[in-house]
Amino acid sequence: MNIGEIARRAGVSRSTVSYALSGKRPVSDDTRLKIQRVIDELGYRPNASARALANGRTSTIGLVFPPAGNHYTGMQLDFIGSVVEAAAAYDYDVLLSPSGVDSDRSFQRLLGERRVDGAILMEIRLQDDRADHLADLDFPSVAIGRTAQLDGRWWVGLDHTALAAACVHHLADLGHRRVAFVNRPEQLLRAGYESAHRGLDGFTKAAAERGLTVRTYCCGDDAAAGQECVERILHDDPATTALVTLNEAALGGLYRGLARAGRHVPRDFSVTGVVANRWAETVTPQLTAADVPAAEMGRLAVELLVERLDQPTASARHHLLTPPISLRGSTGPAAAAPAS
Amino acid sequence: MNIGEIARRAGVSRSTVSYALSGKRPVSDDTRLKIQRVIDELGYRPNASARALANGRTSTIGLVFPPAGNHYTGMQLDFIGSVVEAAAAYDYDVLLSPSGVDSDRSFQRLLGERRVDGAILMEIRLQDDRADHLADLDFPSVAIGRTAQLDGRWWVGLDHTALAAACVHHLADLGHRRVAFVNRPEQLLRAGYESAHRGLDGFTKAAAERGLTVRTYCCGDDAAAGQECVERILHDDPATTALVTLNEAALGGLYRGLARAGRHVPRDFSVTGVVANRWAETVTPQLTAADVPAAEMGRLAVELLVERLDQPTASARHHLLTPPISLRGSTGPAAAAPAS
DNA sequence: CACTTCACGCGAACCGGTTCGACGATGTGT
DNA sequence: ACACATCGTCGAACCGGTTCGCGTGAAGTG
Repeated sequence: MNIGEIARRAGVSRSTVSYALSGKRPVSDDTRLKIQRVIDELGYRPNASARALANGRTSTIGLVFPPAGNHYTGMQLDFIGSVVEAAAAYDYDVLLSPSGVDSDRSFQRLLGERRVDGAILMEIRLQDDRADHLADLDFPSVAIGRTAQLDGRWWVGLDHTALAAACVHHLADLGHRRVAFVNRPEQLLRAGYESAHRGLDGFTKAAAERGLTVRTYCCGDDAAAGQECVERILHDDPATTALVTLNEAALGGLYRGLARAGRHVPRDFSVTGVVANRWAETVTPQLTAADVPAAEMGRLAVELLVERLDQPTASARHHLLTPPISLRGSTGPAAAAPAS
Repeated sequence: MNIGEIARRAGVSRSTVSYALSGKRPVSDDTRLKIQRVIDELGYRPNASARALANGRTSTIGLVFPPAGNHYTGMQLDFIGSVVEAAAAYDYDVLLSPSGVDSDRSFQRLLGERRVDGAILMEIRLQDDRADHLADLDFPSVAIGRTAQLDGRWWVGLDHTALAAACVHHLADLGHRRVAFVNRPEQLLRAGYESAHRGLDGFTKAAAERGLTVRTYCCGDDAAAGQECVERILHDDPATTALVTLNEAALGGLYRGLARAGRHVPRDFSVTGVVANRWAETVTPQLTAADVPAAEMGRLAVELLVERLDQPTASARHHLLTPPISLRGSTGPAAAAPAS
């Protein structure tokens, strides 16, 4: 059931079948119908590899996502789902690539072996060799996040600086004076993860602006680490009355730590941060947070990539998102007189 | 930088380069080295499409996963991650396929266009047309879950019947007599989702065995639905003292509903179920549950599929997993005298 | 020294599509 | 009536690998 077989049964040449399918040259209604009938009858579908080989396009985009060791967070899942869905709408498949331990190997698979037409890079770092490498090769790609070097880059990002700052202002407006920041794991911060860095920056600057006393922490991506982190925070400064977090996976642990320490949220202690809304709504009280629009980001990333693939000469575009803070139940006015 | 270019620069024929790379025929050390040097110098990698076309294998496996409308759960994420990782270890890429609204279209892409060598099917139903279809075609695939029809099928599954029963026995042993079951959404149950059905069966039978009074509920895959479900449960039978759930995404909402109703977990009310451990540990108190070994299942599924691809004549194999219940803090002895 | 054996390398065919140039059968203008 | 453009179709070349059959020179054997 290859194109030759169809041609034979329809009594035409292989090229005619090809043109009938692609429409790149006129074919008489008569023969087109004849061909179509044979195709329907045999359930023929053109072989993707052969097509890719012939016209140089695989109709596949690569999604380079973080290694598993680094636990996945909920927003990543939403993101992957929306990328797959958006890609399907443009007739692209999605190939997952773990940028794992030897990231080079899978990277080479994608690019060197021409498995994909373009790529979406997750978990961007400020200095990101993958992104730099792709830019050098002029390989069509869209980054999720902003590298330090932005010229000519295509990306979809969240304004973590502004979001963290917004959280700070929200807390300061409520009268909080001593606030902690719970970041992603130290290892990621050191590796230069964009969200961790910009979030920290935004937090620090806004806190300085508002004259707050702050401490910043790194926290593992799981509940146990979150709980332990709260213990550290309250040990270091028992007068702390609020925290801001970027760490979705630790959220449940943060709440547990506060409960264990006898702090009631939001009466004695306020919690806010940047978290996908599905997870913000899971905890009790629901988290007042800037909702990460993961699904929208996935969709936008695909749209940018498709645009770039369609017109390779187009100049770089990007989307910087700054979702508003959704008020839920986890923040409240600072307690009048916290325990010394 | 195709194989012809390499051959030319190395002063040999294309076939010799091919054999040097594949090792399927002997090549003298001398020429092998010469070829290798050219390859390293040019950073040559064979084109995946051409290779796939020539030898009929794409080195890609398809992962057919549920549509986004149906919210993703945490275990799905762990699962996807481990599949990608395991596949990489066997030199396979993973192509995501949404079995979405018109599941046929993407399905046709995978199979009809020969984009993948084999497939892993998530979210299996008892009567699953996708699985039946693949079996009819004798297309290499591994299902995550057991269809009703098992002859000759390859699958990796969780023994939801036994797990739900184990939860019931655990609660009965603690003295609970009135227990509720919180299932996946009604729509999924009606669609015939395997886990929802077998879990319900196991729960019902074990409860009958132990002479418990039970009610069963379907619950949407989000926190709000969980909260509302608890309200229904306590309204229908205020004397209920425990629940068993398969619904990971609703877990946070279930806890919230109980807290709102003034039931303290585990003092007044016990909660248990079948949930990935990462999520069981997120709630407070941590959930006593049968931990879904999502990562292990992903790995096993890939191993089975690779085995099947390597020896197409091998007879069907499967893995049925029954993880033990991990005791955490969410279950306790039934209260002596619940409010009437 | 003639004769088999073997290791090594080459050329050609093939996988299943796409695309280009050409060509015969029409239709149009004069 | 003729030249000429147009439409529809065909054959052949090409994409970049893999694989089969064969030829050749060197080594092994009697």
